[in-house]
Amino acid sequence: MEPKPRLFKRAASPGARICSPPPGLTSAGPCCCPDGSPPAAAWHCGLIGPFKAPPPPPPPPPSSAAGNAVYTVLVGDASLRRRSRRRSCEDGEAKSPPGQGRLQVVQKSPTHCNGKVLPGEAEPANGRPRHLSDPLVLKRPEEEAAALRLLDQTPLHHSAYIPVPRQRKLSGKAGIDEVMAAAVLTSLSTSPVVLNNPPSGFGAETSCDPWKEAPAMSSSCSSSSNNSGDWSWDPPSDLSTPSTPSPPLSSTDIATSFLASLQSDIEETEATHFLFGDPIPRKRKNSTKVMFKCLWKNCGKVLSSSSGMQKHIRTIHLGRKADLDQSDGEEDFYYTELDVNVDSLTDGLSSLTPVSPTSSVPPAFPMLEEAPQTPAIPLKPEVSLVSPPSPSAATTILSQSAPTSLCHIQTDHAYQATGPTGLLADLKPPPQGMEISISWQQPAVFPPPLPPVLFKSPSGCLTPIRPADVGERRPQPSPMPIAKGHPVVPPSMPKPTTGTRKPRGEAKKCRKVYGMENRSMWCTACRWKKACQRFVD
DNA sequence: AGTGCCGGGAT
DNA sequence: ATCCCGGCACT
Repeated sequence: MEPKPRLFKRAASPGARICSPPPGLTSAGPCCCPDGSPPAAAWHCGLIGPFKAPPPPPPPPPSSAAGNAVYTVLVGDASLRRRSRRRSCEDGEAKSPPGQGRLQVVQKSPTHCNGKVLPGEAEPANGRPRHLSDPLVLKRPEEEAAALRLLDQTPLHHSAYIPVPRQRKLSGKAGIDEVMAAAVLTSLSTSPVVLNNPPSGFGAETSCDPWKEAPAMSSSCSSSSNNSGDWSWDPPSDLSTPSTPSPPLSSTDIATSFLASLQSDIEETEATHFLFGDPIPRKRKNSTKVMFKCLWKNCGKVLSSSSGMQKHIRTIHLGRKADLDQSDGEEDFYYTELDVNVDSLTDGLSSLTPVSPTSSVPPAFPMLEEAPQTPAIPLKPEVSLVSPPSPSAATTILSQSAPTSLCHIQTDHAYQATGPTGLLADLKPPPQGMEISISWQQPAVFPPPLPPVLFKSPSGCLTPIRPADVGERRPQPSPMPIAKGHPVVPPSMPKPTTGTRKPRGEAKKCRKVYGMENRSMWCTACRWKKACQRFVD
C-alpha cells in the first residue's frame, strides 16, 4: 500500500519545528531552544524559571520514577491535559498549551534545565501558589543574585513573565488545575506507556502532537495515515490514530471493556473532546475507538468513557464521593487515552461476529484493516479479477498483491496470478462502473472455469490467435470441467487418486491448444512447465 | 512418447 | 519475483 502523502506540510527547519507557535498563540518572547533558534515564543519552553511555587499537596503519582522532577503547570488550555505527553526541557520540546493560555512550569525537585542544576529555588513568600502575575520574590540576596546570573546566562529566564490576555480563566479551579497539572506532568514523565513503549502507537501519538513539527511527524504519523485510508483530516484533528493499542492491554481486555458500550460512548467521547477544549475535535475514523486507561499505579483499568474513568479515579483512587457529579478535572490526569482500532478488536472477536467483507483480514494484520475503506483495487473496467496465488495471499488480495496479479493476468502471466478456490465469497462487490470477472478456480458452485477474459497475444492483440479453441471457450464455460462434473467438494480436499501429485487434468492445456509451434502463446505457467493457469481443470 | 506439472535452481 | 528446467507421474 502506498503511503499517502500527508495533507499538510509543516515547517521543516528545526527551529521552526520547535519554536513555531501553535495556532492562535503569537506571543513573542525568548525561548530556551538549545539549538540556538531565534527567539520565538515564550510558550515554547514552558519553563519559566527556576522558581518554585508551593503547589497543593501533590496527589500520589499514578506511577513513579525515582529522580524525575515533578512539575506543576498552570494550564491555560485544557487541551494540554489530554494531549500533552512527557516533555522535558532538555529536549527542547517542552510543549505549551495551545491557545491563549499561559504556561508556567515550576519545579519542585532538583531544578534543572538543559542539564544544568539551577540554584535559587525560592519558596514563595506567602506560601501560596505564585501566579505569573505575581512578582518574583526572592527571599535572600544570594538567591536573587543567582537568579540574575541565570537570567543573564540563558534567554530562557527572560520568559519569566509572560503577558497573557486577562480573559484567561482564573476561576476557583486554578489551584485544582495546578494539582492536575502536577499530576499530568508526573504521569507524563513516568507513565509506563511512555517509558516502556516509545515506538508504539503512543510514541507515534506523541510525535503526532500538533505542536510538534514535521520531521518527527512524517515518519511516525505516516503509519496512522496509511491506515486511515482516504479520509481527510487536518493536522490538529488527527492527534492520534495509532492502530496499535498500548501493549499492556490485550485486545481482549479492551474489547470486553468497550465493545459493549461502543456505540453509546462515541458521543460521549466527542463531547469530552469538546469539553477539554481540543483545538479541533478530533475526527476519528469509525474504526478507531478511544479508550481511557487509568494510570494509577497498579491499576491500569481501562474504561471506554472518560467520565467513567473520572468516576473510577475519583472514587477508587481519590476516595471521593462517587455521586459527586462535579469534577474538578483532577481525574483527567490520572488516565490516558488509548486509541483502539475497532476493526482489530472485532477481528479478534471474529468468531463472535458474522463475517463481513471488510473483516476478511485476519486479526494478525491489523494494518490491513483499513484497506476496505479505500478503493480496494485499481481495477480497470476490462480487467479481470482473479484469485491470489495462494490461500495465504488471500489476506492481501486487497493490498499489494492484487495489482500485480492483475498485471500478470493481462500479460498472460496467469501462473503468478492464480489462487485458491472459494475466494469469491470474500470478494467485495466491484465498485461502480467496474466489471470484475472471476476467471477460474471458482468454487464448485461455479464449476466451469473460464480462461482469462483477456490476455494478450505477442502481437498485442487481445484475442487469441486460435479462436477455435479459446474464442469459443471464453464466452461460455469450458466443456471439460462440465464433463468432469466435479462434485461440490472443497478443492482443498485431497484427491484420493494420488498421494501428493494431483491427477492430470483433463482440460486441454496450452500445449494442446496452441501447439508447440505457438509456444509463445502458452500461458506463462505452461511455458514454465507449471500447472496451466489458462485452462484449469 | 507425449503431456502436465512439481520441485528446485538461476538471475 | 521471474524465468527456466530436470524429472516424475500420468495418459
